[in-house]
Parts: sequence; C-alpha cells; structure tokens
Amino acid sequence: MGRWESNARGRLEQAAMELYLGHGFEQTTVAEIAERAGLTERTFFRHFADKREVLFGGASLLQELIVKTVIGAPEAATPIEAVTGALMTAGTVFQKHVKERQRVINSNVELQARELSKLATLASAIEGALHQRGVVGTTASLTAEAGIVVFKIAFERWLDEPNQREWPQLVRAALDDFKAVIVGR
Amino acid sequence: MGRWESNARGRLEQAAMELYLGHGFEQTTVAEIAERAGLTERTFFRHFADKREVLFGGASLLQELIVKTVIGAPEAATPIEAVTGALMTAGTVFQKHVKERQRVINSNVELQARELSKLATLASAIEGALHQRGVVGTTASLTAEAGIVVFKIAFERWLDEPNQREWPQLVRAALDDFKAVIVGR
DNA sequence: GTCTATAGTGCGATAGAC
DNA sequence: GTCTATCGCACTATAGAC
Repeated sequence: MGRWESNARGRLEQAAMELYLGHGFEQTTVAEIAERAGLTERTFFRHFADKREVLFGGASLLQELIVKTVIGAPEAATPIEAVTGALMTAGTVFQKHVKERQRVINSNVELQARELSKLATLASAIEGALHQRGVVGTTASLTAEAGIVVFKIAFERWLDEPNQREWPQLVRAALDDFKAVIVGR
Repeated sequence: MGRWESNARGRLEQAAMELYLGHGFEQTTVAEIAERAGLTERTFFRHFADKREVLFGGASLLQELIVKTVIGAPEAATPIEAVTGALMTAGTVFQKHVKERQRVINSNVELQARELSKLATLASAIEGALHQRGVVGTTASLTAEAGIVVFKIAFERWLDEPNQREWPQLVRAALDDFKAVIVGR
C-alpha cells in the first residue's frame, strides 16, 4: 500500500472530476488535482500518463467485457451478430457519472480526440476477438468498424433520451437504422 | 507576405515534415522546425495552433470538395450514393507525400487521435451537406458515419496496394464489402 | 518579440509493506 | 534485506499572455 492513505488513484480521479466540472478541464492544473487528493504532482503522473487519461480509466474494463463476450458468442452467430450481442452486454459496466464525464469530454476537442482514440483501440480489440472466432480476411476489421459506429449511435441516443429505451434495445435499433442507411434506404 | 522570403507557411510545413521523418515527431522541437525554415518559434505558432497541426493542412481542402460534391449530387441519388460519390472525387486532392505523412501519423498516438478528430469534423460537415439536400432525422448523421468508415477502409487499402486499383474503385469496393458485413455476411 | 505558466520527464531519496 | 509507492527537485518544451 501507499505511504499514508490508500487508493491514491481513486482519490485523484475523484478530485480531477470535481475540478474539471467546477472550473473546466483546461483551467484545472495537475497541481490543483494533486493537492485536492492530498498528493503531489509527481504522483499524479505515476498513475496517469497525462491530464486527459484520468477520464478514461473505465475504458479497459469495457473493452475486456466486450472482447470476452465476442469470443464466447454462439458459434452459429455471424460476425456482426457476435459483435452487437457483445455491445448489448456492455451496458452493465456503465458508471454512475457517465453523463458528467461526457459533458467534460464534449467541452474540449483534445478530450474528444482521446475518446475517438479509445474507440479505435476498442475496434482493434474487437477485430482480434473476431480473428479468434475464425473470422478471416478484412471481414474482421470491417465488422469491428461497423460495431464501433453502432456503439457510438446507441450511446449518443442513450445520453439524449435516458431511460426511455433500454441499452440493448438501443443497440439493436442503431444496427437496424445503420443497415437501412447503408443499403441505400 | 513575410519580411524576407515568402511562403513562410510552406517552408514551415516542409521543414517540419523533413524533421518528423528524420528524427521522429516527438524528438523534433518547434524551435528546430522554425530554425530550419529561417523563422522564429513565435511565427510557427502564428501559422499552426500546435506541433501536430502542421500535418493536417490539407484537411479543409478535402472537406470543402466533399461537401460541395455531396450538395451537388443528382437529386435522384440516395444519401449514401451522394456521399460515396463525393468520396470518389476526393482522390483528386491527395497530395504527393501522403505516404510519408501517414508514416509519421502512424508513429504517434496523439497524431492518430488528431486524425480521427479531423475525420469526425468531416463527418459533421457531410451531415450538414446532407441536411442541405433535404435529408432529415438521424439518416444524415448515420450516413455521414458510414461514409467515414468507407473512406477509412478505401484509404487504408489505397496505401497498402498502391496503384493496383483506382481510388473510385476502392471506394466502391469498400462500400460493397461494408454492406455485406453489416447485413450479416 | 519577450516573458511566463503549465505539462510532462528523469533521477535520486525516503517511507512503508513484505 | 527487497519491492513499490510517494516525494522533491531540476529540467525541457509547449503554448499562451503580455
């Protein structure tokens, strides 16, 4: 454990969120975050590569779950079915403060870029999972890209119209709409 | 015009590319770029918001062309046809050093994030162009997202297998493959 | 065009867990 | 003793303010 109190990482995340929401992301300095968490700047950078990364701690959890579910999907499932099925399970790991987090991200282009970067990583991970299912050629990467778009659409709608539709239904609807659009309407 | 030589922006772009390719993006400082271009750091930042932005100068040109072509597409064209049609014309504005540029971008995650960010901006612009065509509801944004994926796939293949297929054919093939995948193989 | 704040790094010292 | 988390300090580069 740490030198004094435990869960330094959690405290840093908490402090950062509060300050980002209060003064805005750009106006918040790492020194402020560290101070509020009762730590030093140097310690902040031990836990997070940069100021932006604090907001993306849950991404790997989400990714792991999706990858596992893709791999474990029924053998009969087509690639796109396996992926969208996995996306439907992802709703279970959404955190409490998703909405506040998204407000912060949407306020800053660098953060938006980081978010897209994380989604690109997720796409690669899904592609790998599909390879493990025996999907060959470019089908894996194409399906993964399609999955990311479906996720983005469903997530956007989930934020806009909360609790009106359940997450799995939103994923299903996003896929259907996307299908309609790409076939040419 | 500058005080001595002209085309400061162009010289900065040139110098940056050479250094990014030589020492790597991260190892190159803005001071070095400015010096090589015979200018000061301050001048660099008057032309480019940051070190990354030098690599994305052509993006707005590409975007303008695509938007115009989407708006000017035949009335009978479906949204996805209008967009992919516009993407096909985009091949005409690809620069000489696309490949080197892409090598630099692929070597650095921040640059990759910036690239994704630019594509997201392009998606918004395409969405706006579709609205001008009278496309309503979520169809515009869904079609724009689909268009971006098609562009990404086609571009990736264009880099991998240069001159084997023409750009418009690559766009067409990417759309067809994408269609096949999303319908369920 | 200069001056300054902040992000982010490198390295050595120290405090505690085991 | 080893190992790891934290700190402190000095440093560079970026970016923005003046």
